[in-house]
Amino acid sequence: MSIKRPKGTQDIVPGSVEKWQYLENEIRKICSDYGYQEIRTPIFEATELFQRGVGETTDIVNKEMYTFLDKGNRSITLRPEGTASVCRAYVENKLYGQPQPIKLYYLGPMFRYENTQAGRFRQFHQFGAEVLGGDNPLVDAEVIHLIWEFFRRIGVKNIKVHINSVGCSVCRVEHRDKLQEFLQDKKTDLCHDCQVRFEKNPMRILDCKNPSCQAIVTDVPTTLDTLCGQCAEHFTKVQKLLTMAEIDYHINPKMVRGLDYYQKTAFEVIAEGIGAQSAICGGGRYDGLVEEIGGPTTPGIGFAMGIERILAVLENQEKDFEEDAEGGVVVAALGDLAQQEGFKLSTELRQAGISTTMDLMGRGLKNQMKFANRQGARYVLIMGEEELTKNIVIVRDMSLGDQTEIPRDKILNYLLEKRKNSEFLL
RNA sequence: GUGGAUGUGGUGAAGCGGUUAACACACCGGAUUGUGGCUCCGGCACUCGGGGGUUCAAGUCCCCUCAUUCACCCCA
Repeated sequence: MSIKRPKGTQDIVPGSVEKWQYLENEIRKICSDYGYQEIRTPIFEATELFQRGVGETTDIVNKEMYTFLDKGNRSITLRPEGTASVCRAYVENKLYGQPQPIKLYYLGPMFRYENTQAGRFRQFHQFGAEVLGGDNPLVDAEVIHLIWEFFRRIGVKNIKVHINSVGCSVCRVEHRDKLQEFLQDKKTDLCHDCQVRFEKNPMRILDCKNPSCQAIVTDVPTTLDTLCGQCAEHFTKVQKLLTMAEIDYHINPKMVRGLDYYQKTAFEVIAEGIGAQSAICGGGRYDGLVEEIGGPTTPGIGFAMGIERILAVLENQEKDFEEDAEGGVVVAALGDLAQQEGFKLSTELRQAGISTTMDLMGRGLKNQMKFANRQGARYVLIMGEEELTKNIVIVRDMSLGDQTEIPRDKILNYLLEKRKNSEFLL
């Protein structure tokens, strides 16, 4: 085995792809229920989109982007997240000209150049949704409710919803000043990263995992302490709506998201039992983002959840995914002539929508039976020289273990009749 | 970028200095004429991630390298 898949990528092969399909179906269903429409944007974008959209001070932009120059010397980046692209598309396609808000969802691969570990990949998959053009707290609550309901539907248990408000451009500045003032004389006790953050983005010191930083930060002014009137009112309304919707949320004043664009409401969903990477969903409001990338002033809010991590949670909880519907037909033909006839019969059955497999390995009858058994076939149609001359086919019912001879031209009807009565074939 | 763990057939794994590298599962084939799920038999690693070294002798010891994996930072 010489060529292997790149680090941090995965092959999703039969046996696990069914779980992905299950989630994808549930995602499309819930989005439809909540009135979201799908949007598909490019997998790669101009690097500048993410630099401006995600933010220059973020880890994503600083060290995690897959960036390269294309043959036209343009700097291209494989998308590390979805929100910036959706906002770009909103502007580029002038969706602001349609009745607001615009509710969009996406589902697909994202790329970040990181060291891998449990729950962290270089190519991973996100389901995300964005609401653009609505600044009402109702929107925040509806988005969070969609997430809550989604996890309820697919059976994710023991999750925690953390919410916070990080303020707007006005109160953020005030918070920044107070925070720097508070930390000024403790600065040298902060970890190296936080000393850098102190200048660039002091808010992120709040959720530093370093124990010594956490100690320092215990009584620090949080964003909640400095919210302006508007932001405070917004946050109160969101909480009220979440309470009314019976969503079990926790206010976490120290939760600060790592992406620069968040304003006001921010939230995260945490699950346990899947290793160190326990955030299965994250999001928030980003009222300045559309403007930042050149569009009209537009409020926005959205979230993204990691498909791999959700699957990890479900597997950890030992969720029963539906078994493959077994059934279908295997055509067991013996000899050249019978194979030709079997090929023709297979085609007829398939055209009628009956799932049909034929031995393609030239196995003997015994091994074709074994094969059919492992396939979980419901019927085996046996055709050899003898049946050919008698113009019949042996139909063997694999679950009952008995068989009958059916005239060649009655086979299709016979199987269709069986299907009508018991619904096992696809 | 940093630290730990691991690398033997398709998979799970024995072997820890000495003739032909266990075993299980999977896979392929067979067990009197063309019939599955049980049973039995046979086949399936000139080779132990790669390279170098020590030794009479290395999968087994040492070094390097690569890969995988977990963890830190951060996040989905």
